[in-house]
Amino acid sequence: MAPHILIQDIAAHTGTEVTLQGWIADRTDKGKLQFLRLRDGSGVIQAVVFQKDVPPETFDATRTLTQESSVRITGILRAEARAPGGFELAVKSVEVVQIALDYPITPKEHGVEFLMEHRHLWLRSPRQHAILRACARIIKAIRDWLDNNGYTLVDTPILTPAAVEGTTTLFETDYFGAPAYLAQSGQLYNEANIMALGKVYCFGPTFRAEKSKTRRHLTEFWMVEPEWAFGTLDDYMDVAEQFVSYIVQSVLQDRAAEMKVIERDVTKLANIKPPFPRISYSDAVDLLKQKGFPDFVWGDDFGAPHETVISESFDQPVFVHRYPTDMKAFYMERDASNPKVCLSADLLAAEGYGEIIGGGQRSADLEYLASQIEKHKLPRAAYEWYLDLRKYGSVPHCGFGLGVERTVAWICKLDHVRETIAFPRMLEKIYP
RNA sequence: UCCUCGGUAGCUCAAUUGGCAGAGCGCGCGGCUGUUAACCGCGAUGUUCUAGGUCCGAGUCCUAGCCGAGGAGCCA
Repeated sequence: MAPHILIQDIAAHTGTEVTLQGWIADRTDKGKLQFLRLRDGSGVIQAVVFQKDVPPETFDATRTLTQESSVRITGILRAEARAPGGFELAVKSVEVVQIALDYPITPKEHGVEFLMEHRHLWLRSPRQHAILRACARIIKAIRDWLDNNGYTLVDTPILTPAAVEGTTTLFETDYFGAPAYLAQSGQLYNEANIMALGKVYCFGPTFRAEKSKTRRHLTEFWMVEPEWAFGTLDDYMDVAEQFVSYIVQSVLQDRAAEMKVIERDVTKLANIKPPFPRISYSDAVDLLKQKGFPDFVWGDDFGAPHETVISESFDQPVFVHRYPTDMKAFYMERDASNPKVCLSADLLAAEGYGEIIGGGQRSADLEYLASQIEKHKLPRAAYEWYLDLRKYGSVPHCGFGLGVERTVAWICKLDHVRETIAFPRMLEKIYP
């Protein structure tokens, strides 16, 4: 009996008889010969069936195969220059597992609405397959870099009693009769964890109930948040640029084939190496005034067009640091030389993809944090444990959060984050 | 939440001034020994988003609603 192998391993089995199992991506009938394109998740191979080489019942059986029918095919693997990928399976026998009728996604064009309604099937398409493979590699790079650089994974709760930052809209759920909220960040818990472990990260789903309807927003997205004790703003930017560069280079090294499928021009990614340019918020405002936004006022937040102008001024991702204190979360440390700005920084991805990282140095000062909680009208009782961290061995510390889907969208140069995750959750969309 | 555009065959779209509902793909049947979104011939396929209205006549015009896309704000 022929061994069952994966398509990714065909090169090692050239000249031998093997069995492949998977789905029919496409079939072409030439009369006395047929071409099948078989995919099994690990790859795609062309199979060829000659009428003169197989029993009539086998030739008739392959004739019935429709797009996405599931099969086990046994044949001889051989190198074949005319076949896509350079290898071909000369079919000897076919076991039909199931005939698929009227598969909705044909090899022609489809609209976004139709594809999203059939997301559970769309995932089988080459482009979506490639994106998911790239995403998995990005996540592995994230974990590898942090694990190899002394960060301990400590995941933070998803069910939380109160808003972490008190700003964004949260999903409310019922927790034994009391309201609870789906986490929008693990950061405050990270700050507790670093006092035990020094350097930590959490990596999990994050939920925002904002009514955002853009190509950059999901209501459920994945975020990795490193945080460490005794870190400063400059330390954070040093770490983040190493981290992001490692992620990008890992994808270029291990997912070149996928980048080709999605037609990503990787030349710009190849240049992503430290150091990244760093520009203060105030200098960024001056830049905007020169580049088409003469009326931009210091203290305003950047919108999408502003971020695009700033990031397109550099060929690397760019840090914008020292934002106005009032614009950022209550826990950001003030700049000692100018308390109007805080020790925060966002990383704007190259090629106009916008913010992929937000972070900064956290205030270690108990009195200041207490006043900030009051100023932001947050319920002090919910933050007593957080304030404890400033009573018992408070230290300067920093951290950041990287949005996985936006990072994937940038690296893969996608039009919309909905293609970066298998089943995107968006404004008023939760099917399938 | 606001602004703009759209909804016609399974899919992608067309339909002139308001005048017989169309094409390509896919599907069915037939042909073809090297196809790469194959090609050639034949064939079937409609609640024109919904509910009202104007009109001899509405896919087309009017009113309301539903759904989708793009953008804004906010964010990762």
